[in-house]
Amino acid sequence: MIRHALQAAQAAGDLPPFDLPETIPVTRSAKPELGDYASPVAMQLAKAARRKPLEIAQAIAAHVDTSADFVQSFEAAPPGFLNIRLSDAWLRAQIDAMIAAGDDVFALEIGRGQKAQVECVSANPTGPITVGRTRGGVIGSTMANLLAALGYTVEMEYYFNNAGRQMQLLGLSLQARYRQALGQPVDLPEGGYQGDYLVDIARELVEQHGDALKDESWEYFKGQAEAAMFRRIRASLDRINIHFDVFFNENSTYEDGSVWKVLEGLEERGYVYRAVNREGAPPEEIAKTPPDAKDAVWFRSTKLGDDEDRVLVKSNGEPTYALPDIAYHIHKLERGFTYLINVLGTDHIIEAQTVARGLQVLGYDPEPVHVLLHQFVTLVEGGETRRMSTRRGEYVTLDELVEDVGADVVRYFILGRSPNSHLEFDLDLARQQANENPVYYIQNAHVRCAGIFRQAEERGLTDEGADLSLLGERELAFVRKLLEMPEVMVQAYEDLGPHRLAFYALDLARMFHPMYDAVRVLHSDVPEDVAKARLRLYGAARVVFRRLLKLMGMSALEIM
RNA sequence: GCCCCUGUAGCUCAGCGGAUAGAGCAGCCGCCUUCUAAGCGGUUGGCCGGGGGUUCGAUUCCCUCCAGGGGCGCCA
Repeated sequence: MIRHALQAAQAAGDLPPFDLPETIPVTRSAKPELGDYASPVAMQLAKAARRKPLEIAQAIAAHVDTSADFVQSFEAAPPGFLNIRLSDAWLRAQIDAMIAAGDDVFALEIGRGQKAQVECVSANPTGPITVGRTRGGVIGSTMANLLAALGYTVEMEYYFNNAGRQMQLLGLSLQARYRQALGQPVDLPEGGYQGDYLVDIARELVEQHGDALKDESWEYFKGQAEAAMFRRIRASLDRINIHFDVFFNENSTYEDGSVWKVLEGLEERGYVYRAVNREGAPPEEIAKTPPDAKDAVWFRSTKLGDDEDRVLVKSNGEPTYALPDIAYHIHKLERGFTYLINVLGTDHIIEAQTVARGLQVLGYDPEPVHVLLHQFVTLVEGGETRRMSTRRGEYVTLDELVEDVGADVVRYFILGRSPNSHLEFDLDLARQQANENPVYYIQNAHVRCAGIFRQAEERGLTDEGADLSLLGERELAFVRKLLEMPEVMVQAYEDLGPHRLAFYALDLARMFHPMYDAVRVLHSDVPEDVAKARLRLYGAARVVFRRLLKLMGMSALEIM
């Protein structure tokens, strides 16, 4: 619209000729009384046009075509902004549109016909899900919900590894716990898993099998431990609405040989060498390596901007995580996903970079792979932080947290912070079921909408035949706020920031509650026609709150 | 050593290139006879960590310094 006006103004000689910018910036207006949208183009063009910004803005405003039904006004304002106001009639029409869309309100078409995948959590089954891993799961599942709302067909995937020393240790630890459960005086292996969950699993095994397993190998116990852990992990995640479609075992990249194909591919392209130490290793690093050390296989990632080369195959012949992870990502790309999100803690940043470089070398376009890194979580209680370690058995599990504060609170507290900020989970605040706690504030907005409809039904009031022109300025201001939601969704998608939904929800609730207080439906002074119009407005509010809560994986309660 | 994150109201945090920087909590003053007060109204409170730069314009981008937090294995 502005572009056309610029061209028209130039054609009419009101503006001198100059190149138009590729995109015309238009943003939400900072001050609602000035308009709904604003564009600062005129100020950017001042130099090229050699005119004062305000004059340019006025020239644009004079030539703009305001016949579109959604535009009320289009004005130039000092120092050079163009302010655009939406028409009331159009806003009112959106109320009906939102209600008609219902649970699909603000469904977008960005990802239509495309497959997306979100990988998150991906903890090996050596223990219960902890609060730290939960953050990735909440972020990932929210992004998955969002992608679905944008039209993508979405899969949630969990990548795990059930080989290696840690799993062996888990098997040995369960074996020891089983024998202890039989009354044998056995110690846990050195560095073994001390958590009580293995004691529970051991007891279950005794209940089912008695002492029949006393001579089984650690491999057998590893299998038992793995199966039991996955049952628990899935159940824990289910409680906070994190559901996986696929559990991908790293081992399958060995079974189909793709791990070795990756290595061959990298080698053919000259990115691999064998040596005891990486090239360019400093003397102190070389000094630390034992004299009898064998060669490892190195990835020459420095050729791609890395600051040191990375090990692909250890000197004992086993690959590190990098090779299977590259193979796994190739597998993902070949499954036809055009948009992939990999939710990782920041400690995995090197891993993500190595994978991206590996893909690049092998001729795959890493562009569809989006890495969403998040910082760590600490729990704060009574002003003190609680440190966690899975191996030492010191941690707060997701289950404990959910029992303590509830699933919705867990999700919202995690979502309410930008992924790349450290999250201090304040248990004292989370436990409060009061106004300080934003979760209840937001949910109460939905509850209140539901309450109005419940009461209206009892009194025989419906919104049938509502005349929305009876709504006032305050109500239309709220409609404007509702209509921001798709913009928030797109922004959350583009910058991988699901926290934007959480903040928007809180913002919307803060606008809702004062209105609820002032704009009554069932009140003796409210004429029936006004009541009908307002009831319909609350219908739209209910639909939007419900959609928001569902996107965040929270429950939309009818009654608190 | 290298890398990441964070310094915005007393506290917890939004805003991350645009018009006079926003919320909540805490503080103070009020509001329950009609949709649950888990609510509402009012009010106090900011050299946007310091210093340079880029820009018509910087809380927002770049550099640097200061202060906190966290990562960085031939573990995954």
